[in-house]
Amino acid sequence: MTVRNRNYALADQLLETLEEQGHRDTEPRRKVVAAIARKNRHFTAEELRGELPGIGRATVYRALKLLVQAGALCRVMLADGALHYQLNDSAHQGHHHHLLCVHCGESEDVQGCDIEGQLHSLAAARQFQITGHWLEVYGQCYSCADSPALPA
Amino acid sequence: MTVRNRNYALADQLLETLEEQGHRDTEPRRKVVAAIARKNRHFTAEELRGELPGIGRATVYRALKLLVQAGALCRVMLADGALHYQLNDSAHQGHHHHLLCVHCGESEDVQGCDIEGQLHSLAAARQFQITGHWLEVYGQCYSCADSPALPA
DNA sequence: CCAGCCATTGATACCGAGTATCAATAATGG
DNA sequence: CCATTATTGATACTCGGTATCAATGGCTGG
Repeated sequence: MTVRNRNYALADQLLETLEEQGHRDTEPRRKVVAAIARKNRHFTAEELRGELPGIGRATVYRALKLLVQAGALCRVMLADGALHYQLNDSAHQGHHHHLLCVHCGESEDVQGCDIEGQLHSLAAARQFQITGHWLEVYGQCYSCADSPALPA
Repeated sequence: MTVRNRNYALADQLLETLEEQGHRDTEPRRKVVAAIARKNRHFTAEELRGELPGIGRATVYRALKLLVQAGALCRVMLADGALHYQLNDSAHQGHHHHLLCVHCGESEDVQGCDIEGQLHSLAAARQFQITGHWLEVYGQCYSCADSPALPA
C-alpha cells in the first residue's frame, strides 16, 4: 500500500469513527481528518491549523476534541510542557503511555503498565480510591542515546 | 505558632530560597511570596494574580517560575487539565506525586514511587534511557468517597 | 555613604490553546 | 424535497505564559 493510500485509508477510518459517534460527514471535517492522517508524528493544534487555511480555527479545535473523545487521538505532554496530539494506531487503542525522547521528540507507546497496582497499597493506606492517572515518561531513545545531553 | 506567624515564617523561607539562588529581595517579590504563603491549597496563576492588585502580571509569573525552578513550588495537573501551583512543604521537597481528588480538588503527596523501576524492563527492551517522568493520580479522597460520582 | 551597575519591575503587546456566541449554511432523515 | 438539527466560521473572549523595553530601585565596591 502506498503512503498516499495509507493516508486515505486512515482518514476514512477517522471519519468513520466520528460517524459512529453520531457526527456528520462534512467537508471541513474531512479536510481536518485528512491533514491528521498525513501526520507521522505528534503535532500541536496550531501546527495542524496552519496546514488548513480556509478552515475555521474553532472547527479544527472541535475536530481535535471529538477525535480525542473518540479515542482516535491522544494528548501527549512533552517534557517542555507543550501539549501535542498523537494518532492512536490500532495497536494502541486503550490505555497506554509514551516514552518521549527529549532529544528528537519521537514517541513510543508503552502498553501494559501497572502503575495503579503499584500505587494501590499507598492509596489504600490513605483510603484514597484511584480512578485514573496520567503518566508521561521522558528520556532518550535508541537513536539519540549517543547524542550529547540537551542544553539546560 | 499562630497561622499568621506560620505564614510569615513561610514567606521568609520562600524569600530566602530565592536569595540563595541569587535573586534580590524586592518589595513586589515579597508581596507575591506572602500571598503564596497564605495559600493552603493549590492555586492557579491567575488566582494568585487576582490577590495581588498593583503587582504587574509579568512579575507574578516570573516569581512563580523562579519558585518552581527552586523547588519550592510544584506544578500540578488537575484531572480537567488545569495547571495549578502547589507549595512543596519541607516534608516533600524531592520527587513526589499527587493523589488528586477529582471531587474536592484536595491533593495528597505520595513519596517513594518506583515508576521508573517498573518501566525499566520495558524501556530496556527498546533501549530507551529513562531520565524522568510526570505522573498525576486521580481519584476520590477519604472524605469524598461516599459522594456521588461527578457529572460527566 | 554614595555612585553606578544591573536585576527587577510593570506596561504593552504578543503567542498558543482553547471556549462562547451566533447567524448562516449544509447534512440527513422522513 | 423539505424541515430539523448539526455544523461552520467569524468574532471575541479567557487563561497561561513570554518578549520587549524604558524606568526604577537593590546592592556593592570604592
